[in-house]
Amino acid sequence: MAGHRPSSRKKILAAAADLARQSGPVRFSLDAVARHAGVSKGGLLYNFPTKAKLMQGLVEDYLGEFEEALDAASGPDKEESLLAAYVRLSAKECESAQPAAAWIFAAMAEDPDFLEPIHAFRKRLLDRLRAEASDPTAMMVAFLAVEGLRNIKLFGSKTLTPEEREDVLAALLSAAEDASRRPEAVVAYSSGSVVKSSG
Amino acid sequence: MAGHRPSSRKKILAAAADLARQSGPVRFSLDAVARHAGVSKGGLLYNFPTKAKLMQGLVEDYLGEFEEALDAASGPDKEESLLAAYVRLSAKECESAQPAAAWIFAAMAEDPDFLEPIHAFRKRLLDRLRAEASDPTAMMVAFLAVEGLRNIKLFGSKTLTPEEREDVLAALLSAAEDASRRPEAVVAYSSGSVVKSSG
DNA sequence: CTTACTGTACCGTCTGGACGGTAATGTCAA
DNA sequence: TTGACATTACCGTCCAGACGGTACAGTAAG
Repeated sequence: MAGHRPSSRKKILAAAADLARQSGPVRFSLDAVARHAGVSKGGLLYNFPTKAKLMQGLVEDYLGEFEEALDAASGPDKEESLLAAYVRLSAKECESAQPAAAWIFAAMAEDPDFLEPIHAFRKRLLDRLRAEASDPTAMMVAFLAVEGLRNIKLFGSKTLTPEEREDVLAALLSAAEDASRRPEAVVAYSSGSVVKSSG
Repeated sequence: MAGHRPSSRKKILAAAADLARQSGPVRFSLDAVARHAGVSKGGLLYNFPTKAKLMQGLVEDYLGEFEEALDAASGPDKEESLLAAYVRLSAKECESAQPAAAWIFAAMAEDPDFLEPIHAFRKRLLDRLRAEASDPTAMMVAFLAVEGLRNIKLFGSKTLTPEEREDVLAALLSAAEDASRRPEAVVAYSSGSVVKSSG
């Protein structure tokens, strides 16, 4: 009755994320994760020798996938601007019924330092966004709005209606193209710019 | 319910918020809060019979103060739009060295339901914002951007430079005025009493 | 013989909170 | 005025249980 391939790692990570989503961070114990993953506690600790390593795994897994998707969407030979790709990808993440990264709170609860890779990623991303921005302020507003949307979802608040979310996302997407200097991008019309820099 | 000598209660609440800010949510135990507040554990438990009540107290205290400040800034006879007031107040909160509501993570860790009053408040606020918005999409973007800014601060990320934050806040503030329909705000119609239109 | 686990037993620490005290401050009848 | 009792606002201790982590014997597959 033993699985013998290292697929347990992924299974555990998925289960851990799922558990964090369903229960709160308090119930995020090693025993609970093991139970939820259908793995013995020994097996869990075999794959992740400490709880800290589990958290790290969660963060790195999530960040790796997101970065990969981002690079795939907006490479040097792609038409989409990085900002637009970021908005679109974040939108997709927000559209799913459950937030993808609810484990963030468990990680935060354990030790805020676990989020360091996320901060670093965001910093790197923002540097690239600054570099491509024709209108830095508009870019920043769009970036922050996406961040706000993501966090509202993360905190489990249902403040916006789906239509509003769609509406705002569309506006953000079009603003993203406006705010990015991408020579080949054909965005000529500026209808009622929602996000405009002033000052 | 009011008028006692709540010297301990307020002291405990302040200490709890401070502790959550300094240490992470893990170290947010009743003993730690009591120690930090200079109160015995029994005394703490006297003021807040359970940890849940403490959390509730934290949430209600914070929300009460914010709502009060918001109502003071943007009443029916005030010049500032609600959105602008919200942006400005949130900005002030973000400018302090430490996030005011770091305890949110402790509350979230304990039980996500503790944030329910916050969700409700946001919902109510957004309803009022929708009512006064001349450009709902722009309003929403500004609202979300503020939310994003607050959360970045909350998570302890130092992604933006102070100048960027100032810049973006200024843009949001001006966008807030543009997106709000406030009939007699700036226009030369200087008769004193005007019927307030909200709804 | 190694890898990748399972399962059980255990340990030291920490936690929320119950509980029994107690000093100070009313309240009130005689 | 006094003594008896009640309430308030706290203190300090104790405890059952949960936690992360260790240790180790066993096992099925390659």
